[in-house]
Amino acid sequence: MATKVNGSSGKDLDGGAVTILDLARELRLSKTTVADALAGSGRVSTETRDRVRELAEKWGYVSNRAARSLRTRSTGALGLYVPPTVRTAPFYMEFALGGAERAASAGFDLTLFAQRPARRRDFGVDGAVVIDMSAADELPRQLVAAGVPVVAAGRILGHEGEHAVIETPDREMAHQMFELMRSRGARRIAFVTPLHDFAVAWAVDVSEAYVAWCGQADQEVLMRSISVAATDTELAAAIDEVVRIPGVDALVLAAEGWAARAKPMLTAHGVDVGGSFQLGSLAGDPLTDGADAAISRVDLGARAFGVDAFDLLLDILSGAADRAAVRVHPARLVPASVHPGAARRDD
Amino acid sequence: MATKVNGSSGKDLDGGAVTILDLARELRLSKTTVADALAGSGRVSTETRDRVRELAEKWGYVSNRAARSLRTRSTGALGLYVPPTVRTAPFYMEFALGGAERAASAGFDLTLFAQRPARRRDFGVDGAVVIDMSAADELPRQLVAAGVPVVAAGRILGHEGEHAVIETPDREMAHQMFELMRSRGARRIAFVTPLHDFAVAWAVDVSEAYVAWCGQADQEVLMRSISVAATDTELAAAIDEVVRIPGVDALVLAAEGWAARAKPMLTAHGVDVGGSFQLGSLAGDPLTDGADAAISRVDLGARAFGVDAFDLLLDILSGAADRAAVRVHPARLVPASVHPGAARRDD
DNA sequence: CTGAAAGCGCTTACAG
DNA sequence: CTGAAAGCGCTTACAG
Repeated sequence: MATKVNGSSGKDLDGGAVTILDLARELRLSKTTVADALAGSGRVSTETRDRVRELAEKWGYVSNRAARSLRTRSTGALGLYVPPTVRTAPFYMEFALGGAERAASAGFDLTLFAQRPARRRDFGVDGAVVIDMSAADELPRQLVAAGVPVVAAGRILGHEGEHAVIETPDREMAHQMFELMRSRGARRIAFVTPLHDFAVAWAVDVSEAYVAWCGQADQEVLMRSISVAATDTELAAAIDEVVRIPGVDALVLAAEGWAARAKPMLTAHGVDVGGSFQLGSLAGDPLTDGADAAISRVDLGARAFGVDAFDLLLDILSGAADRAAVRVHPARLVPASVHPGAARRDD
Repeated sequence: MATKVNGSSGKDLDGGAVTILDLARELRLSKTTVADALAGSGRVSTETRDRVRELAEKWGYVSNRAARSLRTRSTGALGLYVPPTVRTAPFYMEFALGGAERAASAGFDLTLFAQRPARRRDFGVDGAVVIDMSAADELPRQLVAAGVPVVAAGRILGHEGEHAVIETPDREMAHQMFELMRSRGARRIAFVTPLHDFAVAWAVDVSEAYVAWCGQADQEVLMRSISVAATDTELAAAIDEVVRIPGVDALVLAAEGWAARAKPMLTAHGVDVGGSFQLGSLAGDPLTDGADAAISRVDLGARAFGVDAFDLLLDILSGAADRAAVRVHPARLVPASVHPGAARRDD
């Protein structure tokens, strides 16, 4: 245990990092006093505090995370789990980054959980957010069992009340979309859902909202279900089917990016998208579906959603919110702009 | 320190998690023996090992991460830093998830570093990957100074040799793109780069490759630079300019997603994209530019790139690779399909 | 094959 | 205002 010297440099030449004990020895103070000076707990005289801080700065002292964590039983990290199937969608990226931002602003790191967590483990986080989890996924349960506070972004079907939840008003937004299209003249609205292999609360909600709206609008249910990770071929097949249904003059696609991908397919069928035919996305962020003004979309505000989810988690950690709190994250409907070209064609 | 009892349940009722000491007391063994049995170091008799493991399983013992980390000076986590400007691009999401996957398969968690790291800190990782860093960013330097092994995905201009590097063959791929277009009849190829505010090695490389190719192909340099986060308005302005240049019959856009967004803009100008006019992307992943077969693209294989980057980092940690190792991650050129529609129009 | 002990670097009662 | 000491839960020489 060589004394840290070599004055000016913060870099230690003997391999070990600078510790509180190193500072204490040099300043002829106790560990306690140095720790207090560093922590800023009022017990220490201003002069001592300044001496300690000066040397700490000079020697490049950084508090050892593991030691602190062992003592305080907190890790300084928050976890995020995104289900494997949808990982690559921009929506989740935005969400994750919003979350990372919020976590960082509170001094926490963000740990991305891997798809298949080891059997039993120390998660190494003070709390976790999970998003769009299927009821079958075991991770939320494991987290709760390990005593980790959990926020589910999108409730987990059949597990309500087991943890906190933050949700977008999915049924309401879907309803608004259908109403918008009808107000713009749509008579028969078809709907494509990822319920096929993505039966999470959001997908169930919007699908049920469609069926409910059909009942209320006295319209036949024209729903197709495809994989949330549908290839162009699969998507095109669904589009083909829809186009063949007589009288369909509007199509709402649930999942992110589907509308933008469907548009050229519709156009290839001679459909006048944005003109006599309306196209909508229920998860249309600015990057994908939003790039095309001919598409009406529900913007779920992915980034802000991530911020809000971690906000809730932080509130739970601070005691400001209940472990089973439920919050709503607002979404907004962005109607397609009725463009001149479309109008002209109607003339 | 209540003895852990209440038999069947792994959940402890007194708040503290099960520790090695709890197991040792129950089994009337020493901490050492229990630890060895758990770790599988050969010193322990099969019988003792089984007894220990059985109880550990039954009581739901999980090794305390902080304590282990404090002793072993390793954290079990790897870090990733993606610059704020480009965070939301699918490319980086894919990269991050490939990385998370590789890290997980080696038993490491993935920590996403926040944009603005605190002044001085314990990064809490055993190694880190940074991607497309500008030379001005301080994080890589801080990591290296803290003794954290670093892999730069895309070298950092002016900091070569300070850490390991993994790169795609950017100049080569750009060159191939221009050659492809010329072989398909292009006479004047314009180029749009994000050098404006994203002067990372990749952007510099492809831009220089364009200029070099122009020299060699005896073509005028027709280059525009816009923000890597260009809005549709900004992108449209650049497209307008390009379209006005006499004789331009091909356009290569460097950044991800630009080509897909540019296509409708070009079409609006009456340009026959995929027919008499060629369009290309130098960062065209399957999700964005790749969705349109009329776009030629360089697929950088983002996910595999992430895997390879963390692979290199793990090799460095295990001593299998040098701290200043340099590797290449392959990319591939995906030519636009010359579609029938285009041919027909030429008739 | 098993145990007693030290120590990783910190925080936190407890004293004075 | 400052100090001596215990202890978080683990790993790792060192003994026997």
